Amino acid sequence: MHRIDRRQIVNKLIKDTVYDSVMEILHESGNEKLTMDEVASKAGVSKGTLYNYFKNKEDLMAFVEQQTIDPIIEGLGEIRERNISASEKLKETAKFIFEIFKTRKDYAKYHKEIISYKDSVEVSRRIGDEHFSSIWAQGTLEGDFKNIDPLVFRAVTGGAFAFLMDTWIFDDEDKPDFDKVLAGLERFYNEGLIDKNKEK
Amino acid sequence: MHRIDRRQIVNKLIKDTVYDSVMEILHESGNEKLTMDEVASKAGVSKGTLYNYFKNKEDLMAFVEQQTIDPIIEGLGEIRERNISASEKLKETAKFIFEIFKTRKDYAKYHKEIISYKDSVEVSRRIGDEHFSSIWAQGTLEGDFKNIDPLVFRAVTGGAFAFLMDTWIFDDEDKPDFDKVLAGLERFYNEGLIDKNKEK
Amino acid sequence: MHRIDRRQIVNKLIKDTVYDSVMEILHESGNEKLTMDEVASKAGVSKGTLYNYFKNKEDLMAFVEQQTIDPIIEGLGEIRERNISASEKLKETAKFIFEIFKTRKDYAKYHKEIISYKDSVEVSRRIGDEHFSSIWAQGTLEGDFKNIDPLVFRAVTGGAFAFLMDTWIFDDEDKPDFDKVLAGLERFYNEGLIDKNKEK
Amino acid sequence: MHRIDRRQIVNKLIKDTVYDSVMEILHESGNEKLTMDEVASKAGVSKGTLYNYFKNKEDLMAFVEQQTIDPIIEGLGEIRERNISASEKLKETAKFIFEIFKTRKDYAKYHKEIISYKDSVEVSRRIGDEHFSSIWAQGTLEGDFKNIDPLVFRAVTGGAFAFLMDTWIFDDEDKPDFDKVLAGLERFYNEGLIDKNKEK
DNA sequence: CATGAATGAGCCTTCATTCAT
DNA sequence: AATGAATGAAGGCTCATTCAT
Repeated sequence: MHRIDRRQIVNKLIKDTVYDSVMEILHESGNEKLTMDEVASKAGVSKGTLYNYFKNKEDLMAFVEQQTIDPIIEGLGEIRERNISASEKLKETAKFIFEIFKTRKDYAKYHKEIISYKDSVEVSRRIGDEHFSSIWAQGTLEGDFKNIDPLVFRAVTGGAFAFLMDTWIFDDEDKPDFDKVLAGLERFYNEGLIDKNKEK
Repeated sequence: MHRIDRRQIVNKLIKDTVYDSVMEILHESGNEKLTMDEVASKAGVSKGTLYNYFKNKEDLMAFVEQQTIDPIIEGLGEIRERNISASEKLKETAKFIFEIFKTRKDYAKYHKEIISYKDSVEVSRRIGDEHFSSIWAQGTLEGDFKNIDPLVFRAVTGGAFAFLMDTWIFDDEDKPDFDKVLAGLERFYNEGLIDKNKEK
Repeated sequence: MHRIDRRQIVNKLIKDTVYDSVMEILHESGNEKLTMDEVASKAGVSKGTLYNYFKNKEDLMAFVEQQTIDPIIEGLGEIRERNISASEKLKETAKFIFEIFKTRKDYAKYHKEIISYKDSVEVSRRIGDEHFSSIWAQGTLEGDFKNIDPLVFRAVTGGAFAFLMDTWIFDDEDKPDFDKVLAGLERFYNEGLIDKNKEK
Repeated sequence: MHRIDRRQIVNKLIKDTVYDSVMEILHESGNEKLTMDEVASKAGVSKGTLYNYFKNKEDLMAFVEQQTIDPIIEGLGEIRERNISASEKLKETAKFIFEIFKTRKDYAKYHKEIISYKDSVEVSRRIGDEHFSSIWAQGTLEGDFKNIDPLVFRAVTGGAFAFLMDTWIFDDEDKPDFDKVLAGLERFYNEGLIDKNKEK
């Protein structure tokens, strides 16, 4: 018992340190300096030790990725469980994502830099598919949403959020006005884009 | 005259062959097998010849990327120049992008597989910023659009399109129903998401 | 303690082996065969190991050069510190250089073969400038030398020594008669070249 | 007849151009940019043409070297043929070498940069051995010189000259005072280095 | 003879992974 | 379990030389 507990604690300690080290390296030197040597050195352990805790580099990076997206998945799950309407959940989602951005911009940025586009799409799916699908279902069922194709819903909500995140992540100079964008999105969801009066 | 023509033809021929070879390698073995040796071998030329046509690997990859996105930039530019309303341009844009997807799905897919997420964002910007900015300006000026924040506009149009593309690109099994999605988007742009009657 | 000692010993052992390997290669095949592959193979280690001990080829060659000239610099320094007259130091210098030549001819030869003429001049400077400058100052101050321009002094001493070394290094067949040359130099320094009686 | 003449003229023209091109490249970019490509491009001919006139790179460089040292050999030969005493020839030699330095410093410098130390020694021999040997013989025979070992003579004359050249060649900042050095050398040859009065 | 595209051997360097201690 | 030296496959790039046109 005692031994196993101790071992687990050390295991977690080391893995956390590795996570921090990877992030630090990415912050300081970028993707191409992310070698096992560098990680071991930053983490203050030997390369051999690294290989005792991770099968190989791929395994290590998978851990780092998981560690990065877990809190996001968790946060979104918490929103889904609230007892509020679908449109309110959508608004809360936007706020949460923007909040994540504020507090973890560095992480998000370097995470985006390390993963390939393809992997990133996959991660987006893992993070968002269930969430937006659930909100769409609730909104459609409760009549909160107009009758909308789920893919289109996913695209103009999750896809738009992703775009905004990317814009902010890679535009270091701009301090985004989250409230203004949030209000703009809300208005868009309420009224659409096209002005019918003019159209006529 | 004759000599220069001939040289230009050979130059184009080789560069095209290289382009195809790159795509083929990505298709068969993925990004990590994309070495200069492999490209040369696939293209049926020596490595030295490769370096006669491209300064280095980065240069070669830049060519491949340019080759991939050029027709898109061109097509969008052509749409912008048409004498139609902003909302029609938006619809045409969606159709064009979906069309590109249909005819060049393989290319698009491999392109997404080559580049990092960060580079991909940059490419999206190069492709889309001017285009959507121009449509937003026209729609706003002509009163075709409701008063909408340009960033929100960019996100719910370009961002949504990108999301749809990614969905289709990485979902090999699905035969997407473009018309249905197009109709869904149109309706969304016309009416928004939230059902006011219910809201009240 | 024990570990560090051991590591330092291994480090020295490997570097010495590398040094010997470089010399051997130069001896057998000349400068143009001096590749990292060849050095590693000759030293009985992998190329990777080579790069664990030397940052790059330049670093390795700098080590070899240093290793070659260090004993010379040291020996000359020891001569400068002796409590003898400048002209005796000059004689001791000649003897020391000839001695070095005798015991390390191979090393000197390969060193000359590695470096470019320009680098060689630089090395000569590093080795000799301080030494001959110091002797000149002492001899001039103590009245041991006639009033002589320091550059001329440097040329007819250090320059002449260098010439002799080169002659012997690249003349494999000749067994030089050091004592005779030493006596000749001494006489030259004492009496000059031109016979005044005849001149008249 | 006519054809052969023409061919020889073209041959000389091209070879001269190649010589100039090599010197220009060395002046602009140094040794490591001295590729056959670069030479061909500078000379305004194709690489293939280069190989029509020179068997290979080694052959080309041998030509360049010869071209560089020929005028020196010729100049020294002219001095040897003059009807003057050995000590006067020695002085004339120093003046001639210094003169060469003045007018061809750039050439000398880059020549020193391209050749290896070993080759440089060989060139020095080709240039100087016969010359100094002849002067030594004359001086010894005519009683102009004291009884001096020929190798020592060679070292304190030719070796010293070489040292002075190198000093000036690689010290760009200094404007050498040739006359002062010449006077210093002359005095040295006349009186030697060691002050006997002091010695006693 | 001139051209210059094609060649490919060969070089330096990196880095994930292994394993003896 | 920890260490870190050793490994060697693999990659990008250069450049002297050849040869078809």
